[in-house]
Amino acid sequence: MFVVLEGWACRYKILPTGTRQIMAFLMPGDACDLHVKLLAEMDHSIQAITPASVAIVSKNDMAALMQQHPNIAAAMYSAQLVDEGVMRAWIVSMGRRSSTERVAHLICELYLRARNIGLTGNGEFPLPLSQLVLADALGMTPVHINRVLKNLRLTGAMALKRGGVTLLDPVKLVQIAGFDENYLHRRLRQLP
Amino acid sequence: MFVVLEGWACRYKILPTGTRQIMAFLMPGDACDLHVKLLAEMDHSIQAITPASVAIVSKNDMAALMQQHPNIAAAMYSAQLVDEGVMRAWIVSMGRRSSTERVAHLICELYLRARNIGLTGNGEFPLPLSQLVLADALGMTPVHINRVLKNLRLTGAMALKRGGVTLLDPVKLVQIAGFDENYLHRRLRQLP
DNA sequence: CGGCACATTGATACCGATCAATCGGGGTGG
DNA sequence: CCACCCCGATTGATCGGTATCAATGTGCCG
Repeated sequence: MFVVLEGWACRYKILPTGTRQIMAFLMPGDACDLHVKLLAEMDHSIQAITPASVAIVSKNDMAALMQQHPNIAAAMYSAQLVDEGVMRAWIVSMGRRSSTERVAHLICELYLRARNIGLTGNGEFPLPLSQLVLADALGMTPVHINRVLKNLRLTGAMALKRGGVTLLDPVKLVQIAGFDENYLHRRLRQLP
Repeated sequence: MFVVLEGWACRYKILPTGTRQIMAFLMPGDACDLHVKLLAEMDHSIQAITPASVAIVSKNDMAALMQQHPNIAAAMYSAQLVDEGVMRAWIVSMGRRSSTERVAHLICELYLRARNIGLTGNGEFPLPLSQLVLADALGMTPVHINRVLKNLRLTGAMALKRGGVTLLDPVKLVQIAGFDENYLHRRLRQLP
């Protein structure tokens, strides 16, 4: 089992046609269980997006850790729930949101996740994703994502530049996205 | 925690605009943990699609069961992995597959899942989903799904009628879908 | 027999893909 | 240190797949 300590990574799958779909972003603190031992074959791949440092925890250590520290086990379980919630939110986005809404929604999600791990500052946060990567995550074309980003910038909702995002008008962004933060709040409410 | 014994159900979310997106189908044998106790608020809903019978297992019983029978715990964990794999496959479908490919892929998935629980017979299986439900699961319009189904029927790949599907040419269907059954095989390979 | 939900088909509009070209910036080699 | 180069960003023109709107058909159930 791996835990991202620094940098960003993603889960993705390449289709026979050569197109890529990213299914999840991994930020510092996110665990990525490859389940290597359990599976006959992996159905997708994981890749670092930026230079990253990753901790490796053996299955035995993990089992021992979770048995001796029930609160760690609970935290892992809770993190699992959040990950599932994120996946469901992505399905909703891809199925029923317009391209602009999708972009706004993803930025909202990533902002909150970044905030949870203390990466945000004054309405902006580092986002080391190229437009090509964003396109592959949102199921659209690089050129089209470029136009959407331009619109969002002109609307005054958010501005994305190389390496970072600025939330110019968070309320407007949430409105555009139709963002419902329930599915991410879990982690916060778990903490106390 | 609930377990579907008979009939079909689905997880779904209604967006502010009124559109619905279905995120998962639950077939007999599938567990649906609502995590009600853990969550401050549910971020989606669950609904029966057909008349269904459902078993309810209390959290305590569940915990006891999993502690006393490690193989049951392992089975639950394995089922969990399959569910995640299915969600990832849905994300890939919505993001990078055409409407025809999406329909074909979903039918492949449902066929294999139905086969795993012994519901299939000679290239066909019961599918109690209206075209409206399929549309909400695949992120498309009822009228468009109708046209896609017509094409698939004319192509000789599959035929969907009220209540059931016939796989006319499974190989062709798998080709159209670009279906890679790895992510479902897990369950099969788990069984000794 | 009537009503209702779902299935089917046609005509048209629009969003996002595709093709193509240019721009810009940061790193590399000379 | 500078010129080159390459990848990512940007913009324009056009095409195509789905959505949308609208009407009709069909089977089931009361």
